[in-house]
Amino acid sequence: MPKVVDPRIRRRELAEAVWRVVRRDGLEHASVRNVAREARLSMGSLRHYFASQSELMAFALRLVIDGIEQRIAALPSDGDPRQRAARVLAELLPLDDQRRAENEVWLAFTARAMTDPELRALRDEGYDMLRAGCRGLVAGLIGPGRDPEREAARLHALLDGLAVHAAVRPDVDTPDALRAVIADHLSELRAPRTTDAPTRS
Amino acid sequence: MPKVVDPRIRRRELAEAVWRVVRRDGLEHASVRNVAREARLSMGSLRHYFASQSELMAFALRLVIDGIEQRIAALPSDGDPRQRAARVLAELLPLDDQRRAENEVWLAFTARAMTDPELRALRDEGYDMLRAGCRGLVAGLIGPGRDPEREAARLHALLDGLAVHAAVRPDVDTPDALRAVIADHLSELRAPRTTDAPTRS
DNA sequence: CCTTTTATAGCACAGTCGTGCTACATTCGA
DNA sequence: TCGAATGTAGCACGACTGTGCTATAAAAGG
Repeated sequence: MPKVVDPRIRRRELAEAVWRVVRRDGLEHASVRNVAREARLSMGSLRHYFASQSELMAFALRLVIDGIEQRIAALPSDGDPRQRAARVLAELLPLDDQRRAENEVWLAFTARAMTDPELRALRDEGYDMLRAGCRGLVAGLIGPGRDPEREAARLHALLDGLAVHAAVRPDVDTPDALRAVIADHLSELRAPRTTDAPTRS
Repeated sequence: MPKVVDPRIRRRELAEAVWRVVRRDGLEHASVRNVAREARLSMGSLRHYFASQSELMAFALRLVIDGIEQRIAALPSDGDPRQRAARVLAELLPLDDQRRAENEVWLAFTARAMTDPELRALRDEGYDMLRAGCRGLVAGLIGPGRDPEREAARLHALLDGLAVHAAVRPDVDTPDALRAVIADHLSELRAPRTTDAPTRS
């Protein structure tokens, strides 16, 4: 007695089952069997929607990327670049449960992509998207004398570092702490570049 | 015909075999069989040195942490905090092959530690060590009006973010790019805090 | 020289894995 | 109404896994 359901919904349900297993047990336990059990489906049924495990994994990661992209795109883009930057970054940092989950799944897949070519392509896509976003934010913010590309790299690294820290030590790097660090950084970007008094020995 | 070797050397060799397998094939392929083969030993022989796989993994991670700690401790600590900071951070960033390797292994284990309590303890140790180090560096550098704890968190996040980026996109985030970003950041830390002209709507 | 310890090797067991395959029920199109 | 398509389930195969166990050879200690 198969229930009739839009296959897109089933595929999303299975991707969400992947996310839950990855968060709870780790990516190494996200086997076809475990994911099917998590989604309350049989293995055979899962394989009706995904021909292989790697296809399932790629889809699960794809949904994460698309979700983030859409949430950013849906943000109101009023004129003030300062406020827009604050909003975008707040959307990117793992400040609430949903984004904490997204972030942890993303980190797990990022690590695996180091040795998995298929996932690497997706990871690079997300990475480039984020870098481009940082470039856009920085362009509207930086003070005189600052190198836009370098500041984009710095903001991007800060963002990813904070995301890792939020996942690793949520008790130390709390949402408020993340917000404070990012706010400071944005303020600073508006100041002119502080040229160095080089201490050479 | 067992060769006679200091067991400590064998254990280190096995740990290094773990590192190589992790970098080449991923942590999920670091099985006792694969690691034993990489070290040109039999499974039985490996298990003579490590009673279980988790013991082997914990040891492999422990060696990474100890290595980093020792290299930092061995740094000359001359008086100038600016130069010391530059040296410490250059030692921490994945700027050469050895540190690239260390970094990739560290990232793989960091990801797994999200769901493995034994590895988590080690990871947290490394994390706290790094945060404490950032606190020390920041203390000798920051300009007036800056919150030391927040700047330590910022430097730490920047450092970890750059490390991730160096692993993910070595072609974009090259050693020179990492150095430039860190140098900029250190210069900026010496400037007084730029108070915000808040744009409230 | 003989015994004990250490280092090495290899096998066997039980479990999990991905995937190919078959079977069956439901829904749909003609 | 009746085939075709679709959704669901489950089994079987071969491969890989961690670990317990035994065997053997070399070294160490008396």
